[in-house]
Amino acid sequence: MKLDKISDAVIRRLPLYMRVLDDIARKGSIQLVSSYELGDKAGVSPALVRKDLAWFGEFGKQGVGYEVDYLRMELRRILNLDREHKVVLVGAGSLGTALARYNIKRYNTDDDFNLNIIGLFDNDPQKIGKNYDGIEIRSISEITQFVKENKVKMAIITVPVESAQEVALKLIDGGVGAILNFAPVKLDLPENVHVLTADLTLEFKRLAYYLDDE
Amino acid sequence: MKLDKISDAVIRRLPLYMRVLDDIARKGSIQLVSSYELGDKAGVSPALVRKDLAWFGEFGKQGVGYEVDYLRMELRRILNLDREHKVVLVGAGSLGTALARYNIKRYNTDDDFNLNIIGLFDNDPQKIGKNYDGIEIRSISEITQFVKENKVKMAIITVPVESAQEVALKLIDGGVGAILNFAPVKLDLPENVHVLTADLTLEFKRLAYYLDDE
DNA sequence: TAGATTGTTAATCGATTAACAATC
DNA sequence: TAGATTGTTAATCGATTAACAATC
Repeated sequence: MKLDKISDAVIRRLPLYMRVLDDIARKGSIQLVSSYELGDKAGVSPALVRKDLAWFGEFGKQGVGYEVDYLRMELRRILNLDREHKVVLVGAGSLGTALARYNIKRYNTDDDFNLNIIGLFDNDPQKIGKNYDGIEIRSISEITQFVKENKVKMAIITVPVESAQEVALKLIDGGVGAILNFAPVKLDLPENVHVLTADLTLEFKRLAYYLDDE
Repeated sequence: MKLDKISDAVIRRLPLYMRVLDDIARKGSIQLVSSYELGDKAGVSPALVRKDLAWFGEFGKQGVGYEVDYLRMELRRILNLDREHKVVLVGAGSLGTALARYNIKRYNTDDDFNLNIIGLFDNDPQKIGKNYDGIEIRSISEITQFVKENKVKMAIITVPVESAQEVALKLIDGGVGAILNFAPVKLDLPENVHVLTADLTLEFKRLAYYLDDE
Protein backbone atom coordinates (compact mmCIF):
# COMPACT_ATOMS: atom_id res chain seq x y z
CA MET A 1 0.00 0.00 0.00
CA LYS A 2 2.96 2.28 0.62
CA LEU A 3 3.89 2.60 -3.04
CA ASP A 4 4.14 6.34 -3.23
CA LYS A 5 5.99 7.94 -0.42
CA ILE A 6 3.34 9.68 1.58
CA SER A 7 4.32 13.03 3.01
CA ASP A 8 4.93 13.66 6.69
CA ALA A 9 2.22 16.31 6.65
CA VAL A 10 -0.34 13.64 5.81
CA ILE A 11 0.92 11.17 8.40
CA ARG A 12 0.87 13.83 11.08
CA ARG A 13 -2.86 14.30 10.59
CA LEU A 14 -3.88 10.66 10.72
CA PRO A 15 -3.57 10.37 14.52
CA LEU A 16 -5.67 13.53 14.74
CA TYR A 17 -8.42 11.83 12.79
CA MET A 18 -8.06 8.77 14.99
CA ARG A 19 -8.57 10.87 18.09
CA VAL A 20 -11.79 12.31 16.69
CA LEU A 21 -13.04 8.88 15.63
CA ASP A 22 -12.24 7.51 19.08
CA ASP A 23 -14.23 10.32 20.66
CA ILE A 24 -17.21 9.65 18.43
CA ALA A 25 -17.01 5.92 19.01
CA ARG A 26 -16.86 6.46 22.76
CA LYS A 27 -20.02 8.54 22.67
CA GLY A 28 -21.73 5.64 20.94
CA SER A 29 -24.82 6.14 18.76
CA ILE A 30 -23.29 7.81 15.68
CA GLN A 31 -21.98 5.35 13.14
CA LEU A 32 -21.30 7.63 10.23
CA VAL A 33 -19.13 10.69 9.92
CA SER A 34 -18.65 13.05 6.98
CA SER A 35 -15.39 14.67 5.96
CA TYR A 36 -17.00 17.92 7.10
CA GLU A 37 -17.60 16.78 10.65
CA LEU A 38 -14.32 14.91 10.90
CA GLY A 39 -12.42 17.89 9.54
CA ASP A 40 -14.19 20.33 11.81
CA LYS A 41 -13.37 18.34 14.93
CA ALA A 42 -9.78 17.74 13.87
CA GLY A 43 -9.13 21.30 12.74
CA VAL A 44 -8.61 20.35 9.09
CA SER A 45 -10.59 21.27 5.95
CA PRO A 46 -13.02 18.65 4.62
CA ALA A 47 -11.25 18.52 1.27
CA LEU A 48 -7.97 17.76 2.97
CA VAL A 49 -9.53 15.03 5.09
CA ARG A 50 -10.77 13.31 1.95
CA LYS A 51 -7.47 13.75 0.18
CA ASP A 52 -5.49 12.42 3.11
CA LEU A 53 -7.64 9.32 3.40
CA ALA A 54 -7.65 8.77 -0.35
CA TRP A 55 -3.91 8.13 -0.27
CA PHE A 56 -4.63 4.84 1.45
CA GLY A 57 -7.82 3.66 -0.20
CA GLU A 58 -11.51 4.37 -0.65
CA PHE A 59 -12.98 4.22 2.81
CA GLY A 60 -16.12 6.29 2.34
CA LYS A 61 -19.44 5.98 0.56
CA GLN A 62 -20.45 8.77 -1.76
CA GLY A 63 -23.46 10.64 -0.51
CA VAL A 64 -23.14 8.93 2.86
CA GLY A 65 -19.81 9.49 4.54
CA TYR A 66 -17.41 7.26 6.45
CA GLU A 67 -18.40 4.44 8.74
CA VAL A 68 -16.78 5.33 12.06
CA ASP A 69 -15.72 1.88 13.23
CA TYR A 70 -14.49 0.80 9.83
CA LEU A 71 -12.39 3.95 9.36
CA ARG A 72 -10.95 3.57 12.86
CA MET A 73 -9.87 0.04 12.11
CA GLU A 74 -8.33 1.03 8.82
CA LEU A 75 -6.39 3.89 10.41
CA ARG A 76 -5.21 1.60 13.18
CA ARG A 77 -3.89 -0.75 10.57
CA ILE A 78 -2.26 2.01 8.50
CA LEU A 79 -0.52 3.49 11.54
CA ASN A 80 0.54 0.04 12.77
CA LEU A 81 -1.37 0.47 15.98
CA ASP A 82 -2.85 -3.00 15.68
CA ARG A 83 0.20 -4.60 17.20
CA GLU A 84 2.27 -4.23 20.34
CA HIS A 85 5.08 -1.70 20.40
CA LYS A 86 7.86 -2.36 22.86
CA VAL A 87 9.55 0.75 24.18
CA VAL A 88 12.59 1.45 26.33
CA LEU A 89 13.02 4.62 28.31
CA VAL A 90 16.51 5.95 28.89
CA GLY A 91 17.04 8.32 31.78
CA ALA A 92 15.09 7.41 34.90
CA GLY A 93 14.96 10.96 36.27
CA SER A 94 11.78 12.64 37.36
CA LEU A 95 10.63 13.38 33.84
CA GLY A 96 11.39 9.89 32.62
CA THR A 97 9.63 8.14 35.45
CA ALA A 98 6.70 10.53 35.25
CA LEU A 99 6.33 9.73 31.59
CA ALA A 100 6.63 6.04 32.25
CA ARG A 101 3.93 6.18 34.85
CA TYR A 102 1.60 8.90 33.79
CA ASN A 103 1.58 8.75 30.05
CA ILE A 104 2.33 5.29 28.91
CA LYS A 105 0.27 3.46 31.48
CA ARG A 106 -2.52 5.78 30.70
CA TYR A 107 -2.38 5.19 26.99
CA ASN A 108 -2.74 1.51 27.46
CA THR A 109 -6.06 1.96 29.20
CA ASP A 110 -7.34 3.16 25.88
CA ASP A 111 -6.91 -0.21 24.32
CA ASP A 112 -6.46 1.35 20.92
CA PHE A 113 -2.70 1.56 21.20
CA ASN A 114 -0.54 -1.09 22.73
CA LEU A 115 2.56 0.76 23.88
CA ASN A 116 4.60 -1.30 26.27
CA ILE A 117 7.57 0.03 28.23
CA ILE A 118 9.69 -3.03 28.83
CA GLY A 119 12.95 -1.42 29.94
CA LEU A 120 14.24 1.49 31.99
CA PHE A 121 17.87 2.60 31.79
CA ASP A 122 20.04 4.98 33.75
CA ASN A 123 23.69 5.52 34.58
CA ASP A 124 23.23 6.33 38.24
CA PRO A 125 24.55 3.35 40.30
CA GLN A 126 22.06 4.27 43.00
CA LYS A 127 19.19 3.64 40.63
CA ILE A 128 20.49 0.62 38.76
CA GLY A 129 18.98 -2.63 40.00
CA LYS A 130 16.02 -0.92 41.59
CA ASN A 131 12.50 -1.50 40.44
CA TYR A 132 10.19 1.12 39.12
CA ASP A 133 6.55 0.10 38.77
CA GLY A 134 7.72 -3.44 38.28
CA ILE A 135 10.35 -2.59 35.67
CA GLU A 136 13.99 -3.03 36.61
CA ILE A 137 16.32 -0.10 36.02
CA ARG A 138 19.36 -1.26 34.08
CA SER A 139 22.72 0.26 33.25
CA ILE A 140 22.93 2.21 30.01
CA SER A 141 25.85 0.00 29.03
CA GLU A 142 23.40 -2.86 28.56
CA ILE A 143 21.06 -0.99 26.25
CA THR A 144 22.27 -2.18 22.87
CA GLN A 145 22.09 -5.82 23.82
CA PHE A 146 18.75 -5.50 25.57
CA VAL A 147 17.17 -3.71 22.66
CA LYS A 148 18.52 -6.24 20.21
CA GLU A 149 17.39 -9.26 22.21
CA ASN A 150 13.91 -7.89 22.77
CA LYS A 151 13.47 -6.50 19.28
CA VAL A 152 12.65 -3.06 20.65
CA LYS A 153 11.98 -0.51 17.91
CA MET A 154 10.96 2.57 19.90
CA ALA A 155 12.75 4.53 22.59
CA ILE A 156 12.28 7.61 24.73
CA ILE A 157 15.32 9.64 25.72
CA THR A 158 15.19 11.81 28.85
CA VAL A 159 18.89 11.89 29.70
CA PRO A 160 20.85 15.15 30.00
CA VAL A 161 21.96 16.90 26.80
CA GLU A 162 25.54 15.69 27.07
CA SER A 163 24.73 12.01 26.74
CA ALA A 164 21.71 12.11 24.44
CA GLN A 165 23.64 11.64 21.19
CA GLU A 166 25.66 8.76 22.58
CA VAL A 167 22.58 7.03 23.96
CA ALA A 168 20.80 7.43 20.63
CA LEU A 169 23.64 5.75 18.78
CA LYS A 170 23.55 2.81 21.18
CA LEU A 171 19.83 2.44 20.67
CA ILE A 172 20.15 2.49 16.91
CA ASP A 173 22.94 -0.01 17.13
CA GLY A 174 20.48 -2.35 18.77
CA GLY A 175 17.90 -1.82 16.04
CA VAL A 176 15.74 1.02 17.32
CA GLY A 177 14.07 2.89 14.45
CA ALA A 178 12.07 5.61 16.20
CA ILE A 179 13.12 7.89 19.02
CA LEU A 180 11.22 10.45 21.05
CA ASN A 181 13.90 12.79 22.32
CA PHE A 182 13.33 15.15 25.24
CA ALA A 183 16.91 16.38 25.47
CA PRO A 184 17.31 19.88 24.04
CA VAL A 185 19.80 18.91 21.36
CA LYS A 186 19.62 18.03 17.68
CA LEU A 187 20.53 14.38 17.32
CA ASP A 188 22.73 13.59 14.36
CA LEU A 189 21.49 10.21 13.18
CA PRO A 190 21.11 8.15 10.02
CA GLU A 191 18.22 9.19 7.78
CA ASN A 192 16.28 5.98 8.21
CA VAL A 193 15.88 6.60 11.92
CA HIS A 194 12.84 8.67 12.84
CA VAL A 195 13.54 11.17 15.55
CA LEU A 196 10.88 13.25 17.13
CA THR A 197 12.11 16.13 19.19
CA ALA A 198 10.07 17.05 22.22
CA ASP A 199 12.28 19.96 23.19
CA LEU A 200 10.12 22.05 25.43
CA THR A 201 12.62 24.93 25.49
CA LEU A 202 12.09 25.39 21.77
CA GLU A 203 8.35 25.38 22.19
CA PHE A 204 8.42 27.94 24.95
CA LYS A 205 10.70 30.23 23.02
CA ARG A 206 8.35 30.00 20.11
CA LEU A 207 5.36 30.81 22.28
CA ALA A 208 7.17 33.79 23.78
CA TYR A 209 7.31 35.38 20.33
CA TYR A 210 3.56 35.72 20.23
CA LEU A 211 3.35 37.44 23.60
CA ASP A 212 4.93 40.73 22.68
CA ASP A 213 2.01 42.97 21.93
CA GLU A 214 -0.06 42.13 24.95
CA MET B 1 9.06 45.47 13.17
CA LYS B 2 6.09 43.10 12.95
CA LEU B 3 4.55 44.87 9.96
CA ASP B 4 4.04 41.86 7.76
CA LYS B 5 2.64 38.87 9.50
CA ILE B 6 5.52 36.47 9.63
CA SER B 7 4.62 32.84 9.08
CA ASP B 8 4.66 30.24 11.82
CA ALA B 9 7.16 28.22 9.81
CA VAL B 10 9.69 31.04 10.14
CA ILE B 11 9.05 31.56 13.86
CA ARG B 12 9.45 27.85 14.52
CA ARG B 13 13.00 27.94 13.17
CA LEU B 14 14.22 30.94 15.12
CA PRO B 15 14.66 29.04 18.42
CA LEU B 16 16.57 26.42 16.44
CA TYR B 17 19.01 29.08 15.30
CA MET B 18 19.23 30.35 18.86
CA ARG B 19 20.20 26.91 20.09
CA VAL B 20 23.00 26.69 17.56
CA LEU B 21 24.23 30.18 18.40
CA ASP B 22 24.16 29.34 22.10
CA ASP B 23 26.25 26.25 21.43
CA ILE B 24 28.79 28.22 19.45
CA ALA B 25 28.91 30.98 22.05
CA ARG B 26 29.40 28.41 24.81
CA LYS B 27 32.37 26.92 23.01
CA GLY B 28 33.92 30.38 22.91
CA SER B 29 36.50 31.35 20.28
CA ILE B 30 34.33 31.62 17.15
CA GLN B 31 32.74 35.00 16.71
CA LEU B 32 31.41 34.70 13.19
CA VAL B 33 29.03 32.24 11.64
CA SER B 34 27.89 31.92 8.03
CA SER B 35 24.41 30.96 6.90
CA TYR B 36 26.00 27.72 5.71
CA GLU B 37 27.31 26.70 9.11
CA LEU B 38 24.25 27.94 10.96
CA GLY B 39 21.98 26.12 8.55
CA ASP B 40 23.99 22.94 8.69
CA LYS B 41 23.86 22.79 12.47
CA ALA B 42 20.19 23.68 12.62
CA GLY B 43 19.15 21.32 9.84
CA VAL B 44 18.01 24.11 7.51
CA SER B 45 19.30 25.21 4.10
CA PRO B 46 21.60 28.27 4.02
CA ALA B 47 19.25 30.16 1.72
CA LEU B 48 16.38 29.64 4.13
CA VAL B 49 18.48 30.81 7.08
CA ARG B 50 19.21 34.05 5.27
CA LYS B 51 15.62 34.49 4.20
CA ASP B 52 14.29 33.85 7.70
CA LEU B 53 16.63 36.36 9.27
CA ALA B 54 16.00 38.93 6.54
CA TRP B 55 12.37 39.19 7.68
CA PHE B 56 13.59 40.99 10.77
CA GLY B 57 16.49 43.08 9.52
CA GLU B 58 19.97 42.96 8.06
CA PHE B 59 22.05 41.22 10.66
CA GLY B 60 24.94 39.97 8.53
CA LYS B 61 27.87 41.41 6.66
CA GLN B 62 28.26 40.47 3.03
CA GLY B 63 31.36 38.41 2.42
CA VAL B 64 31.75 37.89 6.16
CA GLY B 65 28.74 36.29 7.83
CA TYR B 66 26.90 36.94 11.08
CA GLU B 67 28.47 38.03 14.33
CA VAL B 68 27.44 35.34 16.81
CA ASP B 69 26.82 37.49 19.88
CA TYR B 70 25.05 40.21 17.96
CA LEU B 71 22.73 37.75 16.22
CA ARG B 72 21.97 36.02 19.51
CA MET B 73 20.99 39.28 21.09
CA GLU B 74 18.79 40.22 18.18
CA LEU B 75 17.03 36.86 18.21
CA ARG B 76 16.53 37.13 21.95
CA ARG B 77 14.87 40.46 21.40
CA ILE B 78 12.74 39.24 18.48
CA LEU B 79 11.51 36.23 20.46
CA ASN B 80 10.90 38.32 23.57
CA LEU B 81 13.35 36.28 25.57
CA ASP B 82 14.94 39.39 27.00
CA ARG B 83 12.32 39.69 29.69
CA GLU B 84 10.84 37.47 32.40
CA HIS B 85 7.95 35.20 31.55
CA LYS B 86 5.71 34.20 34.40
CA VAL B 87 4.11 30.80 34.04
CA VAL B 88 1.50 28.84 35.93
CA LEU B 89 1.24 25.09 35.85
CA VAL B 90 -2.16 23.48 36.20
CA GLY B 91 -2.30 19.87 37.29
CA ALA B 92 0.24 18.97 39.95
CA GLY B 93 0.42 15.28 39.09
CA SER B 94 3.66 13.45 38.44
CA LEU B 95 4.04 14.83 34.94
CA GLY B 96 3.30 18.37 36.03
CA THR B 97 5.68 18.35 38.94
CA ALA B 98 8.35 16.61 36.92
CA LEU B 99 8.11 19.31 34.30
CA ALA B 100 8.20 22.01 36.94
CA ARG B 101 11.31 20.54 38.43
CA TYR B 102 13.23 18.96 35.59
CA ASN B 103 12.53 21.19 32.68
CA ILE B 104 11.75 24.64 33.78
CA LYS B 105 14.26 24.94 36.58
CA ARG B 106 16.78 23.58 34.22
CA TYR B 107 16.07 26.09 31.52
CA ASN B 108 16.66 28.91 33.88
CA THR B 109 20.21 27.78 34.50
CA ASP B 110 20.82 28.74 30.91
CA ASP B 111 20.32 32.37 31.62
CA ASP B 112 19.19 32.99 28.09
CA PHE B 113 15.54 32.50 28.91
CA ASN B 114 13.84 33.70 32.00
CA LEU B 115 10.93 31.35 32.49
CA ASN B 116 9.49 31.59 35.94
CA ILE B 117 6.87 29.21 37.33
CA ILE B 118 5.08 31.27 39.93
CA GLY B 119 1.99 29.15 40.51
CA LEU B 120 0.90 25.52 40.79
CA PHE B 121 -2.75 24.53 40.68
CA ASP B 122 -4.67 21.35 41.34
CA ASN B 123 -8.14 20.23 42.37
CA ASP B 124 -7.06 17.52 44.79
CA PRO B 125 -7.79 18.75 48.35
CA GLN B 126 -4.92 16.60 49.55
CA LYS B 127 -2.49 18.61 47.46
CA ILE B 128 -3.91 22.08 47.90
CA GLY B 129 -1.99 24.13 50.41
CA LYS B 130 1.10 21.97 50.19
CA ASN B 131 4.39 23.28 48.92
CA TYR B 132 6.25 22.00 45.95
CA ASP B 133 9.80 23.25 45.53
CA GLY B 134 8.81 26.37 47.38
CA ILE B 135 5.67 26.99 45.31
CA GLU B 136 2.31 26.65 46.99
CA ILE B 137 -0.28 24.45 45.33
CA ARG B 138 -3.56 26.33 44.98
CA SER B 139 -7.11 25.37 44.09
CA ILE B 140 -8.04 25.58 40.42
CA SER B 141 -10.95 27.78 41.41
CA GLU B 142 -8.45 30.54 42.19
CA ILE B 143 -6.69 30.43 38.83
CA THR B 144 -8.42 33.25 37.01
CA GLN B 145 -7.86 35.72 39.78
CA PHE B 146 -4.27 34.66 40.39
CA VAL B 147 -3.38 34.93 36.74
CA LYS B 148 -5.00 38.32 36.46
CA GLU B 149 -3.34 39.72 39.55
CA ASN B 150 0.09 38.48 38.60
CA LYS B 151 -0.20 39.33 34.92
CA VAL B 152 0.65 35.76 33.92
CA LYS B 153 0.67 35.24 30.15
CA MET B 154 1.83 31.63 29.81
CA ALA B 155 0.47 28.40 31.22
CA ILE B 156 1.13 24.68 31.14
CA ILE B 157 -1.80 22.29 31.36
CA THR B 158 -1.24 18.75 32.64
CA VAL B 159 -4.69 17.99 33.96
CA PRO B 160 -6.76 15.03 32.73
CA VAL B 161 -8.56 15.33 29.38
CA GLU B 162 -11.95 15.97 30.95
CA SER B 163 -10.98 19.23 32.61
CA ALA B 164 -8.45 20.62 30.13
CA GLN B 165 -10.91 22.73 28.14
CA GLU B 166 -12.47 24.21 31.25
CA VAL B 167 -9.08 25.03 32.75
CA ALA B 168 -7.97 26.66 29.51
CA LEU B 169 -11.01 28.94 29.50
CA LYS B 170 -10.31 30.01 33.07
CA LEU B 171 -6.72 30.82 32.18
CA ILE B 172 -7.74 32.88 29.16
CA ASP B 173 -10.28 34.66 31.28
CA GLY B 174 -7.41 35.79 33.46
CA GLY B 175 -5.42 37.05 30.48
CA VAL B 176 -3.22 34.10 29.51
CA GLY B 177 -2.24 34.24 25.84
CA ALA B 178 -0.10 31.15 25.33
CA ILE B 179 -0.77 27.61 26.52
CA LEU B 180 1.33 24.47 26.38
CA ASN B 181 -1.22 21.68 26.59
CA PHE B 182 -0.26 18.12 27.51
CA ALA B 183 -3.81 16.78 27.67
CA PRO B 184 -4.67 14.66 24.64
CA VAL B 185 -7.55 16.84 23.49
CA LYS B 186 -8.00 19.64 20.99
CA LEU B 187 -8.74 22.80 22.91
CA ASP B 188 -11.38 24.99 21.36
CA LEU B 189 -10.20 28.52 22.08
CA PRO B 190 -10.27 32.04 20.62
CA GLU B 191 -7.91 32.57 17.70
CA ASN B 192 -5.74 35.10 19.47
CA VAL B 193 -4.69 32.50 22.05
CA HIS B 194 -1.66 30.47 21.08
CA VAL B 195 -2.00 26.84 21.97
CA LEU B 196 0.78 24.38 21.58
CA THR B 197 -0.22 20.77 21.85
CA ALA B 198 2.29 18.43 23.41
CA ASP B 199 0.13 15.36 23.01
CA LEU B 200 2.54 12.48 23.28
CA THR B 201 -0.04 9.92 22.17
CA LEU B 202 -0.24 11.64 18.81
CA GLU B 203 3.50 11.63 18.47
CA PHE B 204 3.80 7.97 19.27
CA LYS B 205 1.07 7.03 16.85
CA ARG B 206 2.86 9.00 14.19
CA LEU B 207 6.15 7.29 14.92
CA ALA B 208 4.48 3.88 14.80
CA TYR B 209 3.63 4.48 11.15
CA TYR B 210 7.28 4.47 10.18
CA LEU B 211 8.00 1.19 11.90
CA ASP B 212 6.06 -1.10 9.61
CA ASP B 213 8.63 -2.39 7.17
CA GLU B 214 11.24 -3.34 9.73
C1' DT C 1 -35.86 10.23 -7.21
C1' DA C 2 -33.48 14.22 -4.86
C1' DG C 3 -29.98 15.34 -1.73
C1' DA C 4 -25.69 14.57 0.03
C1' DT C 5 -21.01 13.49 0.03
C1' DT C 6 -17.24 11.04 -1.80
C1' DG C 7 -12.84 10.69 -4.66
C1' DT C 8 -10.19 13.26 -7.80
C1' DT C 9 -8.56 16.78 -10.94
C1' DA C 10 -7.32 21.46 -11.71
C1' DA C 11 -6.30 25.95 -9.58
C1' DT C 12 -4.26 28.39 -5.99
C1' DC C 13 -1.50 29.43 -2.47
C1' DG C 14 2.63 29.46 0.22
C1' DA C 15 7.08 27.93 1.33
C1' DT C 16 11.65 26.55 -0.16
C1' DT C 17 15.44 26.71 -3.29
C1' DA C 18 18.40 28.56 -6.92
C1' DA C 19 20.80 32.21 -8.59
C1' DC C 20 23.19 36.39 -8.52
C1' DA C 21 24.21 41.36 -7.96
C1' DA C 22 25.92 43.92 -4.17
C1' DT C 23 29.57 44.49 -1.14
C1' DC C 24 32.44 43.48 2.82
C1' DT D 1 42.30 43.11 -5.05
C1' DA D 2 40.16 38.39 -4.97
C1' DG D 3 37.25 35.51 -2.40
C1' DA D 4 33.39 34.95 0.26
C1' DT D 5 28.89 35.55 1.72
C1' DT D 6 25.00 38.40 2.31
C1' DG D 7 20.16 40.06 1.02
C1' DT D 8 16.84 39.52 -2.48
C1' DT D 9 14.42 38.25 -6.67
C1' DA D 10 12.77 34.76 -9.68
C1' DA D 11 11.94 29.78 -10.27
C1' DT D 12 10.47 25.65 -8.35
C1' DC D 13 8.37 22.68 -5.56
C1' DG D 14 4.81 20.93 -2.62
C1' DA D 15 0.73 21.29 -0.05
C1' DT D 16 -3.95 23.01 0.35
C1' DT D 17 -8.27 24.40 -1.55
C1' DA D 18 -11.92 24.72 -4.97
C1' DA D 19 -14.82 22.48 -7.92
C1' DC D 20 -17.39 18.86 -9.77
C1' DA D 21 -18.57 14.39 -11.90
C1' DA D 22 -19.68 10.05 -9.96
C1' DT D 23 -22.75 7.69 -7.16
C1' DC D 24 -24.72 6.14 -2.84
